[in-house]
Amino acid sequence: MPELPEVETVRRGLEPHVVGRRLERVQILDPRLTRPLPPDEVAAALEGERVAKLDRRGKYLLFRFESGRVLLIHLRMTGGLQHTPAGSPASEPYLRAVLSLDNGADVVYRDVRRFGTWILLEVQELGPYLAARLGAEPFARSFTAERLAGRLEGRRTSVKAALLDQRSLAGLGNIYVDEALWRARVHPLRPAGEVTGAEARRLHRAIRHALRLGIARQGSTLSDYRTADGARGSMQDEFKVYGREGQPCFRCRAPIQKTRAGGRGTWYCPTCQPLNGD
DNA sequence: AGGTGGACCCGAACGC
DNA sequence: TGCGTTCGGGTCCACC
Repeated sequence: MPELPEVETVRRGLEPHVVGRRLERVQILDPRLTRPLPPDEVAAALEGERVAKLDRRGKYLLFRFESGRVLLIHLRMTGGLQHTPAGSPASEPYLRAVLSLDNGADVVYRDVRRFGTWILLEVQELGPYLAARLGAEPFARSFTAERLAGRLEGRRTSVKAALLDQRSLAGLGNIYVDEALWRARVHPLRPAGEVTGAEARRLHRAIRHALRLGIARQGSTLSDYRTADGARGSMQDEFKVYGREGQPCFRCRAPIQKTRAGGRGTWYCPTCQPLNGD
């Protein structure tokens, strides 16, 4: 499932193919994608736009056009964008949209579960839209251990649920949050408000480490996710806890346990990540 | 007001 | 083998 590293990998792969290109034809095949706006209306608005920049914020991909408008794409669970060099793409299953570029190449959007969203915003709408939904960007200077601690302070929910809240910081999903908690030696069910300063500093480092490694491995491919050129990521080979129930902890050999936190499947080491903290 | 659980969606995995 | 059921997950929304 695309989290920050997967979205960033798609962005990097797509960037050289789309920046400077004009959208010659846009087909939106799934009306859910642009809800509540009619797909034809959005497609018509996109046609003729020239891509000035391809950005990412949290798990959102931002097509910035020369006109100032911005197409905000969220891949949710199973969305994916792929660059298809000139030549018609075979009508693959789960194809939901096609951006035809002015050099004959296409960018195809596929999404098995149809959770993904495309939102076209005017430039002045972008800031408020993102500000209402997203906290700090994990690799921004402004994301400090102190700022993270401040986001956890006073909260009674579990630290994992708090970290999954995109307003705490932007980009973590169910995989990388478990990996970061393991690395920081913090139990996922620990009340967020009880996380100490030392733990927050470890978490801050661990989050950046986990996300950076994910980007370096081009994301994790469990089933659907692919890079912009169709390759699989390899981060799944580096998981320390995610999906490793019953297997030995790489640090202490204790069997990894599975529980639920924030309504999600959650893996952790019962020895390295004590519920009472350090 | 913060926290929780259901809805959305559909294929895979599971159980009988 | 074949069918019905359960699961999962990012975000939004209703409800407590």
